[in-house]
Amino acid sequence: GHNSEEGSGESTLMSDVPVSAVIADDHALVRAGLKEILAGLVPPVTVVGEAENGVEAIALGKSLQPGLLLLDAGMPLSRGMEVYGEVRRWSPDTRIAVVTGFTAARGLADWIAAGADGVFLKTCPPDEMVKGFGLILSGERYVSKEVLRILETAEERDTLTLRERQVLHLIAQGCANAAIAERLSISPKTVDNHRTRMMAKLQVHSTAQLLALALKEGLLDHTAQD
Amino acid sequence: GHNSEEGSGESTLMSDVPVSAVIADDHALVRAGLKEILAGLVPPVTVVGEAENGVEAIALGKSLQPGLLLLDAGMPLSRGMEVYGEVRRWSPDTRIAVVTGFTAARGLADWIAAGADGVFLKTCPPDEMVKGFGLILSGERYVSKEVLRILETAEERDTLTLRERQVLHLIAQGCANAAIAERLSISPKTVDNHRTRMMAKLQVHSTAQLLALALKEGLLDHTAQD
DNA sequence: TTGGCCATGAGGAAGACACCCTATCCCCGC
DNA sequence: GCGGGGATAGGGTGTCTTCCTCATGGCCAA
Repeated sequence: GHNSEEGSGESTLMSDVPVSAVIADDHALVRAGLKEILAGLVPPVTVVGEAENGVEAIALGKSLQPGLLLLDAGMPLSRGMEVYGEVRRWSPDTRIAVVTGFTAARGLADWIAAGADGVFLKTCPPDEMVKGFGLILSGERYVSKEVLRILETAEERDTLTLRERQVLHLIAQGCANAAIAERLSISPKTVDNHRTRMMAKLQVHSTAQLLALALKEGLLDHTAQD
Repeated sequence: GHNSEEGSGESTLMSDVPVSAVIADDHALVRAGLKEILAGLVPPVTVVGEAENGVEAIALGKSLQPGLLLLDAGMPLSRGMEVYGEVRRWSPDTRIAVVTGFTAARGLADWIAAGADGVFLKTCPPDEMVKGFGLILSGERYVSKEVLRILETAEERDTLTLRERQVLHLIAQGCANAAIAERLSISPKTVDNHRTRMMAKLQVHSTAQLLALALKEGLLDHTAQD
């Protein structure tokens, strides 16, 4: 990231004044769990807002400018990445920890590359979360052990290009080649070529396998619910 | 359900002795949230075990015979329904509340039809969960308002037969007709017929659309994670 | 500037799929 | 017993995919 040369010596927040936090997750249950975990932090943390969807999360991030944002990667209305970008833009001092249920290596790597201050899985033990949040608030970045394990053991699968991902999206929405071609204003034959290359990269041999893998690997924004 | 004529006058547990509970969910965060909610119940509830996957959940259900089981519908290793069936079989007095993230009407209806004592969404407000769990422990069944709303507003789509769902599952796993035929020990032509009938019922016209709809509607156990 | 990668486009062959039909068997309810 | 529905299976046809090859143009980096 490139966001550490802002003020003079303010660095990051590690004083004893209560830190404000916003929790963004569509599941009330998860928000309750996160509140529990925040309660265990040594520098007191006050939950000043909760968001049930991406739009709310962006609004709260802008208006409340919290010291900490706990962000679910898979929320309705606005994807986690969008929320992340918006909050980073409008509240650059907010520390952002991503808490996700998706274990796909690519998605996790994307979060780290985007500069998230913390990346956790929902399966993460509460102890580790407490420790991780503490480190994040003291200015460090923390990636949970399980996430690191996933990234290490992840086989290096060929990365899809932008256009290929767009095609994949439309395939997942049930579009045939002709329909995809129309939407993207290209020739059906080009769509076919993108398909072929994707399948070669991902080592599958049918639309069904392609979608199955895409879903398993979280290659697309399968909102799934809502 | 047909499990109320067992003992003599024991009916269900609504005394003041602590009720034992098992929480089954693969996300530590959700388990923490559920514990928080159980802490708010008036008849004290003691969490005697936690399961991270379906196999553990079945084992704990059998060995601990808890008064209450909070069951996540979407766990790895063993699907919620399997866990439900096993626990019902081996610990018939356990009250079982299903807590799910899937909002598909069919899946929710399946839980009610299976005889779950409670059905909740993970988006359910904690207050309602406290109320609901209390009612369940006092012998009643409780289906959360949001679930009822979903079921009411659900359009009546043609129901898939058992065999059709099995085929759908294998399609979603990327199997071609021939592979599906082999797995189910039937002719590829029969598989083709099942496909055709499914697509007619669901009013789609391609494998991609079929999968897209199946995923959106939660017609299959798309574990999605892990 | 040359090479690589991406996006674009096309031709053609082989196979899988979508969809029409008929037909048998079994089981269940009326 | 008779009808209905589900599961089984096959014929046939047309469309869509899958995969091969080839070719062009843009962009970026060595």
